[in-house]
Amino acid sequence: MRMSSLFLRTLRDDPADAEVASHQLMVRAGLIRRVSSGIYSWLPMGNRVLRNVAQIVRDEMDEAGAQEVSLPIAQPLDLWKQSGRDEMYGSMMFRVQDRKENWYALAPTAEEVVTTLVAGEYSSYRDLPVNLYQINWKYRDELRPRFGLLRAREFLMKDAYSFDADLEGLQRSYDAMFAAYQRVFTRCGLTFRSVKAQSGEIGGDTSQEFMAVAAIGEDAFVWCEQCDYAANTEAATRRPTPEVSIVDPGPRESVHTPDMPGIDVVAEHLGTTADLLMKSIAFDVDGDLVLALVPGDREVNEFAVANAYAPAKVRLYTDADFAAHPEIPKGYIGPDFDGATRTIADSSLRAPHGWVTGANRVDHHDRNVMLGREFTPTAWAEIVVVEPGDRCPSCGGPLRIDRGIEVGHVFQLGDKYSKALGATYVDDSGSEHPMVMGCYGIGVSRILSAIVEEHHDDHGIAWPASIAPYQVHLVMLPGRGDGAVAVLATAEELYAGLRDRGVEVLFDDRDASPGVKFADADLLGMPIQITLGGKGLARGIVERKVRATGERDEIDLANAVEILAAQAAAQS
RNA sequence: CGGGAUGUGGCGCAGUUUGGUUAGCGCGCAGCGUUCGGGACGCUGAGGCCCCGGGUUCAAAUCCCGGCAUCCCGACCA
Repeated sequence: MRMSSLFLRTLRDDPADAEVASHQLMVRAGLIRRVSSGIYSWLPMGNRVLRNVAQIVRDEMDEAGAQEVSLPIAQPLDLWKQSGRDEMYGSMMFRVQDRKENWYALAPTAEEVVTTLVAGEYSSYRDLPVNLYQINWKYRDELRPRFGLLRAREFLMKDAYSFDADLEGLQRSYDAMFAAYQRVFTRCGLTFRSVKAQSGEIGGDTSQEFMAVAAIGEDAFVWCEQCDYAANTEAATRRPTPEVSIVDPGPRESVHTPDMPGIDVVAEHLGTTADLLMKSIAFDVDGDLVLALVPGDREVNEFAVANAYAPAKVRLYTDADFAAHPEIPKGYIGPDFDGATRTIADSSLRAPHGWVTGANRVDHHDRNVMLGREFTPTAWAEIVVVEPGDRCPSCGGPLRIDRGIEVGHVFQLGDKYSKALGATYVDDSGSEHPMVMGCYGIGVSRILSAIVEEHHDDHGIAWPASIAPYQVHLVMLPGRGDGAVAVLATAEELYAGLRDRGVEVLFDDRDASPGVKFADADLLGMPIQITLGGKGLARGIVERKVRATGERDEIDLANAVEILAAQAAAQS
């Protein structure tokens, strides 16, 4: 493509409405332009990258045995009422009316449509399994769109839906998608982790998120430096503390601790540190008072407590609960409080020393509270919120916490939609069952944000070759001297030669100053930059720069087409 | 939805506090000339419902009221 006729205008200044690097750069490099909050026009350069990412997704989906379809964006709202998700999505859905005043939803996702489709076509176990996917625009009226493409109201998403006869089949479909996702994100050049998502409320359903590691990511997640363990902060856990022999700390004694809000103040008053204190956190478990015991320097993970008592209803005590139970000394509960029916302790409380705990009466704490003497938990579990440096539950390595951009998720749905929308099959004995579904999403347009976040520097974008809009950026510097005509002619030859070899080339044939051309080349970020000027031509060479590393060398003009074609083929 | 900020040629901004000629600057755009290896320079020029509506005033980009839009923090969220 000749830049002289490319529909592109790069910007020198960051746009006022962009905060994060990926958003700023995508606008400055002329990939996208904002039309409305969270809604963008895609200019040629951006559209090429989007297409390239979509193609990688398409390759891998096809390879994994999924079949591409295209489902409607305008979906009758009745379908959403049938599944009950009309209310669930609420104002998150864009709704439009036709001329007869029937309501439609602009697709935020497509479970309803695809399930109905499959229900209408397939009805036998012989038909299954089947996996359908599409790459299509989705609409969600986010409360707060942000960071350009990262959380947009209109976005390109790949959504796949698998239909199996049973759970074993679902597991196979799920595993195939999981593997395909790893290949997709690897090919896109992303540093990512698959993260176990919290799966408490919907029974046995399994769900994993793919997080591209990025400081601006909206979600924090825990991961192990040594193995592939990763989980979101709610689901994360740590290696249990082994049992130790307890040392008698001496007799329990009570200390007056009035007007001391917070663990740290109490610890200081007692000349100790927060990690030697014990917190007793009150939970309501199906109406019973249950205490969760954790060290004073740690937070209790409510989800972990809830999991431990599932399927019972578990919730943290509120101010209202304490108001209703004045006999519970809020802030001074000890692990042996009479009113508690059960206690669940984090395993890190298996320490040899005695603890400082609430004294079960207001304004008092007790010292030398000993495990096995003053208190014996009814259950042990890992119930603290994981912090950096904690030990990995699977390998014992150090855990880290980073932020990530959720670029994909895989989910074992079960029969929720197949039951609601009548997607059933008959088995070989003639009895009818709901199909077992999985759904699998990839945020195609969001991936661009993640890629730019990871692959940029002060000068601009540095596209991974796999998704770059062009492989080679050819900068022509003819100057005005006697050699100008020769440079021009040689550059044209080079351009034509590369194109003949199937190399995607962005040819800067503009009548612009060298500085402008170099700056644009760095901003636009093609993997290989080639500069042809009068001096190089005289010596029979062109200069080559690898955008990502800044490495430069010279290559023989006579073999340039050959070398570059080989390089482009090798890296894309 | 709560808190904060912003809205002025295509883009980035100044001017608003203290109302007063013809609303400025940089980039970009057009023309001419010089220049030509890391965002060159000079001259000339085009381009503005100063977000919208109402009000105050002799006079409003500027003050007041109402609305809309955009961004940030939070809440929310497949």
